[in-house]
Amino acid sequence: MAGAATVDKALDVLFHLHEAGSPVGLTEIGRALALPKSSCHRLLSSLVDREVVARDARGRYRPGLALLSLGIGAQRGEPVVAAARPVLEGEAGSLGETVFLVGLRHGRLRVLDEVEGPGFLRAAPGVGDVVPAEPTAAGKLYAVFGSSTPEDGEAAFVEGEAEAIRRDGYALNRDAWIEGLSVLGVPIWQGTGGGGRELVAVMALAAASPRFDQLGEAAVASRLLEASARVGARLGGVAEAGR
Amino acid sequence: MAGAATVDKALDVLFHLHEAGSPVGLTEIGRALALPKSSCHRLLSSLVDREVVARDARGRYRPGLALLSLGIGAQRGEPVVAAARPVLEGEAGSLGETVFLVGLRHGRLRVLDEVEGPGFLRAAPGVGDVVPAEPTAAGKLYAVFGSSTPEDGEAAFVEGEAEAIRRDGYALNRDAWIEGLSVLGVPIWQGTGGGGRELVAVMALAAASPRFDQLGEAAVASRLLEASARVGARLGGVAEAGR
DNA sequence: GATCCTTGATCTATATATTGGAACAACTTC
DNA sequence: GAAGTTGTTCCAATATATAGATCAAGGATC
Repeated sequence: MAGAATVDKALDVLFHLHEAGSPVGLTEIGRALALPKSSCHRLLSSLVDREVVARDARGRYRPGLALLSLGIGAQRGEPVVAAARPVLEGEAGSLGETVFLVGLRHGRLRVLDEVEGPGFLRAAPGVGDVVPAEPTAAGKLYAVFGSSTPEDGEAAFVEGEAEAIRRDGYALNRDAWIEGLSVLGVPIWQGTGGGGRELVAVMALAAASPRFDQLGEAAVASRLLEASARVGARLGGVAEAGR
Repeated sequence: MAGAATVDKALDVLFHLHEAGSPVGLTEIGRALALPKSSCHRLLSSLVDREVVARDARGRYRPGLALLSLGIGAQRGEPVVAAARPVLEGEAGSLGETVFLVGLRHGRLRVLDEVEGPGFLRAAPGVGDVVPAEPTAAGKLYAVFGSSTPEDGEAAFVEGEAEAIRRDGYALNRDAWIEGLSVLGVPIWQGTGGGGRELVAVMALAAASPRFDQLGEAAVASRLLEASARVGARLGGVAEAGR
């Protein structure tokens, strides 16, 4: 559990600013994190120098735009994102709804990418957000197919659901996560060769439930399974797991 | 110039991983930054704990996905991004080319947002990237209209260009920045009321030069100027400068 | 417009955390 | 199977962060 205490505090400050959502003053940061003003001030100077933290016109602090560059870079470092992007765009465009790419990283399910369809539903979870394991299709798929599972909760199944997911190869979630929203997720496999396969991410389509019924469960499932196979083919090679 | 030396080193490591572009081992990081392995190791543990840094299957380090969440949050914290997004989407869609939003932040021009048109040119600078002041339309606009200017170079003008930009309200860049690429940029103003106005960002359209000629300079300029006015109207209120 | 109060920035002795070499262990490579 | 990597852990010396108080600046209030 060794670590750099000063770096931990700097990260505390940074994540505090992120979670606050709006600019925060020095005194308030110190109060919230139980740090002396002078310590906060010094930590923040280092962060501001690199534009990891920015200041508004009133001098209050907020996350800086260097993080945007770093974050996009981190996303680019995920091979599955590059492989899935054109496929996500294609499906979102032709199905007209939002398509997500969700991966298990660092023990949590995170939205790796997302393409919004022309539909009106602005995505509830955004790119980079963590989604819960419990009532989600991604959580179910990792529970059934994953070599490791999310640490933030066990996926709960109704009678025979796990078997159905294993048999059909997709998971469905109606109104359980977000009221009125249906999500259908399929696994993305890497390394379908002889050496076994590994679940590297989940592709999921989200739509308002009436619209989902209009498209039809079977039709969406077969489209997404076919799309997932294309992503897997683009991945090829050896799986590179995120721990 | 005070700062937390430990935090500076941690940021050195983080930015080094970002610039490397591919996963890097501990020993190599230490060599590149002239840091002892043990120090690197401790700094990295703290970063990995928060998923600011991730590790690949071989144990090498790379930027982590927590940065994606932080970066998107930082972008959301920019009022001009929220105001401009729908307008960018509209222009990119109807003109069929890529539209950028570039702002002067921390002394540098940074791509705040970007919407790609159906065109084939995958954007050369991506969201979050820093663009140079010198041969770019954004640099010229800040030099002419900005209350502060980029620190990484002076914009150079040809005979009468600055006056033309001031008169017409837009800047044009043909093949100067990237060969074969034409960029037309317009200022986005905030606070058009009595208390003066402030340049908060630049909206720019980029297209392959033949395609740009097909659209026509005058037509693109008038469209973008009108679009910029809409963004300014959506902003309203008091300017919130990024220092 | 003057005063008060809150905030942000700066300074210094003390205590703490970082340092960095070296030894150990786990791989990969030859 | 051996040798050279690389990643991890340990510990005493010391440089560094700490945290309280002070100073300066801005905003609010009357």
